[in-house]
Amino acid sequence: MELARYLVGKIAVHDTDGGRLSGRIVETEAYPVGDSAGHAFRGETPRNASLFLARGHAYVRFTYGSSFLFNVTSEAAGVGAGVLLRALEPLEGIDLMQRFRGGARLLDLARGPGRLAEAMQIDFRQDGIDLCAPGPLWLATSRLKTGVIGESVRIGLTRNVDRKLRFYERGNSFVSGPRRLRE
DNA sequence: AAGAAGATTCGCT
DNA sequence: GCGAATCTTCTTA
Repeated sequence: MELARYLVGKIAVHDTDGGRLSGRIVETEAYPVGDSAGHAFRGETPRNASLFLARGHAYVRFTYGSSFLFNVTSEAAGVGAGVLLRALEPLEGIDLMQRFRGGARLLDLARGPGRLAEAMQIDFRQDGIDLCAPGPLWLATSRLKTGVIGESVRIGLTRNVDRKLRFYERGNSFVSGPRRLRE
């Protein structure tokens, strides 16, 4: 949960064969230990194994038949908790992202977790890699100033809906969700 | 082995 | 703004 707040304003970078893709994280959601909405809630399975890695690893999940979800693990090894990256403000490789996203408008390139993963070319190949170690995919701090961070309930869940575990940069147009959840 | 649910997206009204 | 599409993964028989 602290990590979720910390990640807002940081930069996600992915070096692909086609070039570098990067974007500023503007929206996250925390899925802490014991959260019944979290993918780790029912214990470790082959698919969520990387969620039980130490803090700072990637956990990639496929859902709803067409979307990848990109998470960062948040706890010690064996615990099982993470932070979902829900939206990015594209910085580098925007032309590439537009190609992957079928020519979507700049605003819609990475506004939403599934879109973000598609724009950043995140899939199972990135599952389980260490985001703090040198490699094709990592997280970086930014010189850019981070705005005021707001918090709200999480989006799109059917369980544990009431907890305020979503963090976002207030007023940023690249944040997903209805307007009242962006201000 | 089959069924149900899901951290979504897109298109149409 | 609403409803359908889509398929992976877990649960239950």
